[in-house]
Amino acid sequence: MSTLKDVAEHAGVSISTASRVINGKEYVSEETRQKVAQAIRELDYQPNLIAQSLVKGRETRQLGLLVYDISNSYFAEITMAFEAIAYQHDYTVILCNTAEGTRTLKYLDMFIQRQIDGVALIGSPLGQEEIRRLQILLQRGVPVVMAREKGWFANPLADILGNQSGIVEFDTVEGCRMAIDYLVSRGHRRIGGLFTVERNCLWDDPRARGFRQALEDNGIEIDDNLIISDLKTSQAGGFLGMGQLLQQSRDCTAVFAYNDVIAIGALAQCREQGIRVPDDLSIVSMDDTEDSLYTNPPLTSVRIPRREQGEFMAEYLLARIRGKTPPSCYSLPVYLALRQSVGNVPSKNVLTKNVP
Amino acid sequence: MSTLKDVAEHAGVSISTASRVINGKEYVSEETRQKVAQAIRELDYQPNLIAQSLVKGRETRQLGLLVYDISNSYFAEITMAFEAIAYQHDYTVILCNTAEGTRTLKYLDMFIQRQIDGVALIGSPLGQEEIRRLQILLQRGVPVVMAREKGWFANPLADILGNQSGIVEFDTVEGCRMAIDYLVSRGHRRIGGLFTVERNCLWDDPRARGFRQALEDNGIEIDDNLIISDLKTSQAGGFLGMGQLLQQSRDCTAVFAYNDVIAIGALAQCREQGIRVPDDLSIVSMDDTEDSLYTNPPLTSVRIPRREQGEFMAEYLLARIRGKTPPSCYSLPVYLALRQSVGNVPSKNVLTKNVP
DNA sequence: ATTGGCATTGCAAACGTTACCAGAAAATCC
DNA sequence: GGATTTTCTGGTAACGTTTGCAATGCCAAT
Repeated sequence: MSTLKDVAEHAGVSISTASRVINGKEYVSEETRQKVAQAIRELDYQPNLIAQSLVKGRETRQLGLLVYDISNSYFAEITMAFEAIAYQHDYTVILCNTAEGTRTLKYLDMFIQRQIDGVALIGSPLGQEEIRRLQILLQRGVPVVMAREKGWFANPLADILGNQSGIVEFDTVEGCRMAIDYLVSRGHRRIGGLFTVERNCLWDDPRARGFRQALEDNGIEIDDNLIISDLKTSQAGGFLGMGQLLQQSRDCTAVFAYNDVIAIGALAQCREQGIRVPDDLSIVSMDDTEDSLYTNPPLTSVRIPRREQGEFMAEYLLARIRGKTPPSCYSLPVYLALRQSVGNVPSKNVLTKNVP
Repeated sequence: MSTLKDVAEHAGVSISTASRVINGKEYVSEETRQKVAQAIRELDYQPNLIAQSLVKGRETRQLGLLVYDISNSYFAEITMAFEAIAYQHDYTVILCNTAEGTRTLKYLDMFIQRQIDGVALIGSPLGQEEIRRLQILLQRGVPVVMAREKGWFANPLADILGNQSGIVEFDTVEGCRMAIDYLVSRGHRRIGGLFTVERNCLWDDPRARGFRQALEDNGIEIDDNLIISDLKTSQAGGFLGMGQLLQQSRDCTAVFAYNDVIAIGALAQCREQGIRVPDDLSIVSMDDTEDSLYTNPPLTSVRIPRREQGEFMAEYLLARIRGKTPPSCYSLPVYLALRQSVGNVPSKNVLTKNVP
């Protein structure tokens, strides 16, 4: 494992000169440049990035990515886009899956210790201590960027880190409005909701708030029986949630699902119970992952620009690292992808017929 | 941003002593230990891992993970399991998405430069140059582990790196046999195959070879019209592939899909054409991702132990790093998850009736 | 011939840490 | 009480780079 010293000796020059050749600096004669290049080739020399980082101060060319759950294709797509941009700029991504909760703090400490160049947060919940670590990072000049849904009622993070860190957001409330308005335009008024959020902070969640607000704006009052919360974010969660909804209330004609995985589970439950979608029941969802194109029927879903989100997050960090001042907030547009899971409200409610 | 020197000065001790406290070494009096601990707290000191790595030689506590496509939940689940084990042992994962091909080489160089402690490969194709880099890594004592499907006809990688590197594999050929045997047991004999592999090296692929061999062993001869290759690995690929198959041959009663995404696309095509699964046509698939439980109908699929695979890969690397000698090959069992996408062969073939 | 400027090179100090070695102080033994 | 061990502490050399500064040699201009 050869070092710069070996290269220098092999080429018969000093270490400094060899270093200059490697970094393509000026003031090296063509002749010695050749000699050194030769030595590098012969010795299979690769510079030691660890040593480089040490002497250059912070410049490890590493970005930390905290993501809630990579096995969820929603996060995976953001991650992939983020990584692609980092790669293009010769940066490396440290992947941190935070799902289990207590991991975030340890990861942030690790970022500090590793002298990381930038931090991106996607969907990882943050507590008091975590925020303190982020502040330390920011204070040291390490840029931080986070994915966010617009419309959080109270967002301690944004309040505290606000303008120091970058935000890439999309307007979830608006997305929900589109979905609900569409259902209403097809005649639905008894609309259920399947949420993964905890019951007691349900209305903090922008998707839930968007759901509620859009209903109210359409003059539809909220019926607690139509709202299912605390679901696990998985197809199984959606399956169980839909079952619960059908048990609590057989007269709803449409369902708003928190995201595509939930919707897929809900579809499976409908099939199980012989409920035809969209003839008997309509479903709208959020995320518009590729899966939603291939369900039966394909899902009408609010499209969230995941790839763009990942890309902007990486680009924000890289711009900040370069000393530029990118916009502190990117708002990305959402829209409703119309497919076959929504139909007109059935003339007579078919669900009730299934009641024993 | 405080250093060890700051801590030492603040505590009124030497750098060496401060270092000893941090690393929990013996021969430090309780009194000074307290003083240093105090200083660490007051200064928010975090050790610089870059400097530590430099002085300790290779010990960066970083693992490199080359993965073909994280947005595919198959890979994502392996990745997640790998990362979880790494986290438990205080190792960090550098995520590298190689899909686009030429990225692998650059990533391997980066691994060398970053003095990484171990490398894991999942599904990334390797060329001549890439193998050379892997050899350099192995020669430097950096362990390498790869996910593999048993049954590659010729595997240059295994031949070259063979016993130096670790392998975590499962018996795909056996999995295919299970799937085909099951179809045959339900009376099917005209069985189509949807493959993502290129036509001219189709039989190098273990899944294709398993398919073929199992058919032959059941005394069924291969019909080229029933074999679709060169599909894109996506639901769209499966959708198009199924369309092509139905066009080429209307008398097949069952289909073997390369993996779940392909199967999901195929299901969508069937729905499009009014073909009922499993009444008119049966489908078996491989991977058994969570999605396969929630399709309509749920897919019968060969279960591949993804989580275990990711975990064993990480554990192999960590064991090697610790100087132990773990088994050089882990063979994981596969089995067939029976669900509703397979039925008995229809008494009269319904597909033919659709021909104009 | 002397000077000034410029291209080219090497020396040595840093970056933040660990680890070896040598003292000093304290504790133990005969 | 002296010799020997044990516990504690500080100095210093590494690790592999980059970089500012000084030194060299060469050429043209005075």
